[in-house]
Amino acid sequence: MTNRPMVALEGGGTLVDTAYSSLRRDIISGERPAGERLRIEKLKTLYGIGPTPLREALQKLAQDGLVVTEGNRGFTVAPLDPAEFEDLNQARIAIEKAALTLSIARGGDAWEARVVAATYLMDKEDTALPQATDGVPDSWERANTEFHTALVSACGSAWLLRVRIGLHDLCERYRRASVYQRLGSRDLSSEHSAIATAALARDVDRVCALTEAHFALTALALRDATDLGEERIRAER
Amino acid sequence: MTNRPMVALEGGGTLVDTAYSSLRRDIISGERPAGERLRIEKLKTLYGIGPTPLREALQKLAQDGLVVTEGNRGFTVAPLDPAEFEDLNQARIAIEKAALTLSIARGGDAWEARVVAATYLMDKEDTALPQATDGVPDSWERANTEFHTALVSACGSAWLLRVRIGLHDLCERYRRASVYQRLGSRDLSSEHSAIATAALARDVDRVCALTEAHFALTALALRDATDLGEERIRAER
DNA sequence: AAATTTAAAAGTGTCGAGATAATGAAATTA
DNA sequence: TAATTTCATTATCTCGACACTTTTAAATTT
Repeated sequence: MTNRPMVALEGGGTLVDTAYSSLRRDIISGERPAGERLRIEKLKTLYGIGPTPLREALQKLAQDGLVVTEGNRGFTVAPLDPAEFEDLNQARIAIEKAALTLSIARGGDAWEARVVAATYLMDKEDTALPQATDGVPDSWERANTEFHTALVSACGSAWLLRVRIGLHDLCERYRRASVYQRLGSRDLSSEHSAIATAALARDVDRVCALTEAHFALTALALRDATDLGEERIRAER
Repeated sequence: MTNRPMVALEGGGTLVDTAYSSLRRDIISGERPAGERLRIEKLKTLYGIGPTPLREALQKLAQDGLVVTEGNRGFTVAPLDPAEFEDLNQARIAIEKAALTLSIARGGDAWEARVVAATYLMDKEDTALPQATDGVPDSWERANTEFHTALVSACGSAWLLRVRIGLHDLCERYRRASVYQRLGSRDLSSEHSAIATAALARDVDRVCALTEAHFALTALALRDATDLGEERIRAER
């Protein structure tokens, strides 16, 4: 009845949180390209946030691996290194398989239902994808995220899922940076439904194998697109 | 030949780094117990570091999961929740198994040699452990860390190893908080050598099973020690 | 005793100044 | 001329003080 905090309309609670999520979003999306120097003064005007919350947010991002901070040379957006992407992708696949294994072993009716629902929506987006004019639509991205999230949702470990998200976002930046995303040449609908079918059949090995191939294909396509933003940002003054 | 940066002798580079590692060490060791309020003013005098680097370090630790920061209520050491430990342990075991699988598949002569060396030292410590008077000696801890690290060292993904370390440190805090560590009642020497033998024989399934049991036993012992520092720190003024 | 109001405490964010380190340019030396 | 050293500029880092907000505790009222 009294004056409540009015709810955070947008940006959550503290300025550190808003700075963190804004920067995170912009770095992953590529709006803040790899190698860019993140000078506090510039960010201050860009995001309308003071230096203290900005520094704290940058330190958090450094912990995530999205920002690097070397000695007394300020902050920069983490570089995009093909070798690191291989590394990252291996870790991601390993964790995805572990989560899938646990989830399939433990998932109950609710899990099955969620998987079925996600697969249904995914299939709709997959079949509509070839008609898409400009790039991959946002709705497809959301369906894809939910599809894979649903599969691992019953793994039973919030920490495993948290780690999974972290690596996913790191990979996401690489994916976004890749100019040539020829998803069109793949039969995503088949790939996804095969995974879902195997999951509901509790065929762990098959799900893992299919998922690994699924991820590896994306990685391969990205690898072939030789440069992923080789426009090194050097002069910045 | 010219004047190199002289190397960071101790304390690393910035004060943020020293604050981060100091706090991290103290939180994991239990010197800063779970639930303790981390007031900047107090930490300032404790560590002799100003408020700015302290806040940044605390934000990094919050990202690690060792510190929680809720709304505008400052920082506190993350609570020790038995349920979270289960969760954490599951994630840790899953990642350890994934890393082991990759490492065993890829390890070469150098890896085998490292495993053999680590096993040799581990065995020495394991047999000497029962004679230890006060708790687990530091040398045993080091040998144990190197033993398990050696096994996964050839997994090929620095990120997987990084994640592994993070979860390990989180679990470490739970382990340290447990009063009753009855390692004495276990035949660690046998457990370790069995793992090493299976690893060198490239028997992935066996290594994973043994390692899982190995970890699960520690978790079980910790779980039985009902309270892991239930002395809730409440009044703090 | 319960609830509201009031006051104190703690946390967050801004600003500006000073210390330290890194970068780049000029000057010296080989 | 090339390489090294010296110097000046710049930027980052750190501190402390102050304003503002939220939380927490106490006091008052009902």
